[in-house]
Amino acid sequence: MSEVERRIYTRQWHPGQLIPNESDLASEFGCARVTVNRALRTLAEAGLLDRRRKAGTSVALHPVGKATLQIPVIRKEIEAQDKRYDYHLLREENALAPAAICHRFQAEPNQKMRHVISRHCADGLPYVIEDRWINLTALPHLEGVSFAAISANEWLLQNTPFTHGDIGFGATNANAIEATTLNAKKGAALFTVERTTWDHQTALTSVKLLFHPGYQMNTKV
Amino acid sequence: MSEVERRIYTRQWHPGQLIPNESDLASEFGCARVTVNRALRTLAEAGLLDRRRKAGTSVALHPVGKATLQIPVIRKEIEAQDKRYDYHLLREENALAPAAICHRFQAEPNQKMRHVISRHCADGLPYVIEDRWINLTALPHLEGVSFAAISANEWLLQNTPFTHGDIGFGATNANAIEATTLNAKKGAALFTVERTTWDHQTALTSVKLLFHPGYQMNTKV
DNA sequence: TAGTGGTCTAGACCACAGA
DNA sequence: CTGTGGTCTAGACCACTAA
Repeated sequence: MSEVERRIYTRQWHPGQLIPNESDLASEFGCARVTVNRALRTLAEAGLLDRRRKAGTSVALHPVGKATLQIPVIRKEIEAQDKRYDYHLLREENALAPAAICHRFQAEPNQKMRHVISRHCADGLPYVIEDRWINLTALPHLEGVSFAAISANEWLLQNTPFTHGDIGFGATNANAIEATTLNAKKGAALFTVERTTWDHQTALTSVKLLFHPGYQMNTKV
Repeated sequence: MSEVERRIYTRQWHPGQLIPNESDLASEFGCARVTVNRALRTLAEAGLLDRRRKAGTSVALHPVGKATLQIPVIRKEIEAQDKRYDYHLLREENALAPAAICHRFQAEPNQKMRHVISRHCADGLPYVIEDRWINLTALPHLEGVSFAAISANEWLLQNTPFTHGDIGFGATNANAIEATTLNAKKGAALFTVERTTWDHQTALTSVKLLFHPGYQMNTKV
């Protein structure tokens, strides 16, 4: 059924062009409309088509604008490279969150939160710093939990249901502490991931990952 | 039909647990098996379920491991922020590609390629450097094309069909030239995107984007 | 309001991978 | 071999939205 895909790819149908409706395609291909629907829906999810009721289906103007990428458990990511995984808890405290964090959580200032800083290593080399704030108002049962043995990253993924998350990718120059922790030079460019996880309207946790210099995150389209 | 989702979310079904097969769920919910199939397939695509023939369907161990992110035309991205878009071609030449590029293209050394360096600005401020190599063997009609007026980024997306791409995200310290071009300090941490696009087995083009300091790429899960 | 995609049904056969 | 998901059909009704 990917004859449609071939037509898009060979530019038999051009970007922006309206293609026949589902019923016509179904009779052309001699199959049920549901089948056409499923094929076109798949292509639309892949970003190759734009579909709107009444207006019809057209070839996307900017073919492929999507990539799906993995947000793995860090331990798994390291072990997938056949490297030894080590985890070090660097700091763990209940504290009043700074204004910036409260703002990101869309919460009142001076919330009591759990602040956990840790480091993950691959074959003994620093891999990433995990700097996390956890909303104790939303997750009160976490007040006494220690992340000395298992990383907050992994514990939360396994035990805390969430509905959605925001992710931001960027770069930052390592400050003195970060440089020391990652065994890098001060000022080195670090790839960063900031992620806030939500349960409906409530922010659960926000994490900043600072990767070692040279780290690259790969994906495919 | 997202009763299933609710059960996963409330941990009524635990991560790793096998859930009933499609026929049983269909009779439980009083709907057709195809309907159950579609619902479960959607959840599996979202990463909440693992499905295998004969083995059955189970709740994913690491709920949500995927994010879809946009790879936009840079002009669109800037205009979406209500900022003025400017494009400057900095350098354009046909040259023998360095070994590293040929290797990334999985091509013989010393291929003749088109090398284009340009800068995109938002409201007059440098936004990103686009450093691109184009495989003239695969796209010979491009030999005479100039990207003085339209960016290679946009021209290629609109005119060159491709089947897939590799993407890598990382960070790098700005060298002297990059710093000048981006109006940044030397050594500043730059967020980078490297992308190679393919037509089946043939690499078409490879681009390195160097974003201005402070740039963040956002997405949701 | 009319045309489009969105979704559902009941039943069927197929392809694959565990046991 | 057998149970599971994968896919298909023919027909129906619904929901949205552009005209």
